[in-house]
Amino acid sequence: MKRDLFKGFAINAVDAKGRLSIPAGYRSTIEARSAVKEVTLSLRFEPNHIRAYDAYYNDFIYQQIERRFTPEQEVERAVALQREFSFVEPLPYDANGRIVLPAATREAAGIDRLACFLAFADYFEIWDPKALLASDRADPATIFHVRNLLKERGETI
Amino acid sequence: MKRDLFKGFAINAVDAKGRLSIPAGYRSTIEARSAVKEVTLSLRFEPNHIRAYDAYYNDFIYQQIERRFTPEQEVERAVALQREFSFVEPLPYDANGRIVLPAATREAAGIDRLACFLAFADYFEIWDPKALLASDRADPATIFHVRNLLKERGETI
DNA sequence: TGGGTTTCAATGGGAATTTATGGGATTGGA
DNA sequence: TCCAATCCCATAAATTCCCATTGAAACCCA
Repeated sequence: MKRDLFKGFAINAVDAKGRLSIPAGYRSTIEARSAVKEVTLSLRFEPNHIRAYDAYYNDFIYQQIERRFTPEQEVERAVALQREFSFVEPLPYDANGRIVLPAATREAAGIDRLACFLAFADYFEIWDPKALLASDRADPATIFHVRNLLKERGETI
Repeated sequence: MKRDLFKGFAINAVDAKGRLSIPAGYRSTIEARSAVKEVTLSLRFEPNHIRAYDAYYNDFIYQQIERRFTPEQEVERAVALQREFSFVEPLPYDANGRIVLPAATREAAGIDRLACFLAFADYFEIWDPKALLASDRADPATIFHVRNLLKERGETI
């Protein structure tokens, strides 16, 4: 199992059926780390966005929880497991590298016709571009690159 | 994994397709350190230029972040990861040692038809030659060597 | 040491492939 | 039987691959 990391950013379109292409670079990371062509979505709040990762990282999360809590900390352990394993959505992507965004998750994240991908080495995030620009995540580099991607697509900011 | 370092300087041309040869000496450093024929670009501001490195240094950055933050410092860790992994561009180079400079990054760095490479042991930088000469980086040695490279190419400074 | 030869790096152009995306057909479950 | 989800195919643009050329540097051997 290779130690490849998620890198880079992109904006892709969400079509009428709710389909969204996972950037090719992310896909090759996913497929280098495990044979499973699938991403797992986990909705995060304030500011709302989607965290996403592959089978490799999912396994890593489990092992981390196992190590972090002692047998006495059963409640804390259960809370962590519930967050990381209950309210997540495993989505296989098709031959073209697309997933179908679940409507509720998509809506909660404020994603309309465009989705912005950000890499975080172990995992990546999916944002509504405007929500990202309006959030406290918007440092100068973020603003520069996201505005640029929107401009390249002919979107008026 | 050998402990080779980036050394030296060069000016290469950017062609009509935005392609740019990585200097052969840098390439052999990259390939001695990691087997991955790829450079990662990271746009830096004020003065605008490109920082570039290989998989080896990228991994080093990741390990440094891992060591610096505890599991409780998830937010701080995410900020660091976003800076180092989101707004970067991993670019494999072809059999001739060329990458394709992304238009937005190239433009922001002010790079037109020529790109100047400077080595910094662990990583290297890519500048527009004129922007470099005009910057606070322009010490006597820089001015001497960059002017020389431009003269050898028949460029009027 | 010097002249010829070979190798390699940098660059240009065109062909082939991949990516992102749209639309229709098919399946299967309620 | 109808709706929704999935699969399959089409396409245009962008990207990557491949081959050719040039000029410079390294090599070699008398």
